[in-house]
Amino acid sequence: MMAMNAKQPFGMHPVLQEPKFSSLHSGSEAMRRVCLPAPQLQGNIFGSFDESLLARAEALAAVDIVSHGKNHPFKPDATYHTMSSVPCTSTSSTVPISHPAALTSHPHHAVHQGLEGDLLEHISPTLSVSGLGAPEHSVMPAQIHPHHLGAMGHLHQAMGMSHPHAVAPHSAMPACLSDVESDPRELEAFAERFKQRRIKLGVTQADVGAALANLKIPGVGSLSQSTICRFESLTLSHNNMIALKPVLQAWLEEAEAAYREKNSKPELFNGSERKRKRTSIAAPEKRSLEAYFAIQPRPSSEKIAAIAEKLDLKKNVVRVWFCNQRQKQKRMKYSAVH
DNA sequence: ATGCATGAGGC
DNA sequence: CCTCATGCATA
Repeated sequence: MMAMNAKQPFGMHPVLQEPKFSSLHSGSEAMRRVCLPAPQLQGNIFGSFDESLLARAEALAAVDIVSHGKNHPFKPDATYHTMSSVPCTSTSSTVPISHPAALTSHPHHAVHQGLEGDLLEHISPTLSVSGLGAPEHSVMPAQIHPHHLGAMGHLHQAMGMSHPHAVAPHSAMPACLSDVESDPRELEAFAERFKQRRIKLGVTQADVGAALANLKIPGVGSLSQSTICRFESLTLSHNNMIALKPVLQAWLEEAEAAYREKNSKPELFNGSERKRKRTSIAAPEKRSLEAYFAIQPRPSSEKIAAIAEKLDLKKNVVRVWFCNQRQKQKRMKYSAVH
């Protein structure tokens, strides 16, 4: 058996053989530092944040548990769904973080004395003294908004859909190009329609993902349940949504056609093999990380190491956490825009 | 549905 | 080392 549909941890790179999308996410660095809280009121604009800031962050995070609990307006993840459900079982409610404002607007506050005992002890002298004199947290200029980047090249050409640039900014879209408008509302609408019709077909998100490979579209392989789910709930990046839409649309059409004439559907496959382990970051650590993140979303390697040591986590875990956090911050959030 | 992880591609 | 798309594992 070839197991062409068995997903293995390695050796599987669905859509990556194409010439690649070029200017898509390249010049992005500039706009990345979007939500910097600019903690410079602390007076420490020079040496990047130091122990006091870190300590404060952590203290605040800790204080959150004892005094306020969760009453901040800011939810770090699982956020933008307008109509979505997210029942808030336990995970979502256990992440009371202190947002930027809390940290930056009380320069004088002396955090609770009872806690700072252990919390305020700073990370390590090296952090503030050694070589991180980078003025990295200087206030960020305004952000540029890449609202209209080109859509994913590979998927597009694969679909035979539109042109390599296929994109319409926001408002002034004449809608005369195909149907690939990157109009947020369009996407939202499609995502919802897609979900409903998918359910009507009695197909699961996982099924859709697997079935995608059967479309035999060059450059398009299968997708996971996760991705389908994220598409439906608009929790992908704008670009990603746009790239996926044509593919899913194609599937939908085919599936409905097949449904009409008979009833043949995706095949299932068997899984086997190993299990990847997922580290679970405990709530207190997570709170600290969130507090750090509010101060500095892009900590240097050294800082990451310091944080990792303090929280007793592997450095890589911390690094990845920050990466994921940044990514989350950037997901579709049109709800707010219109 | 979502948290943590991987890997390609880019600077 | 980052971003971005994506996935496995899991709550």
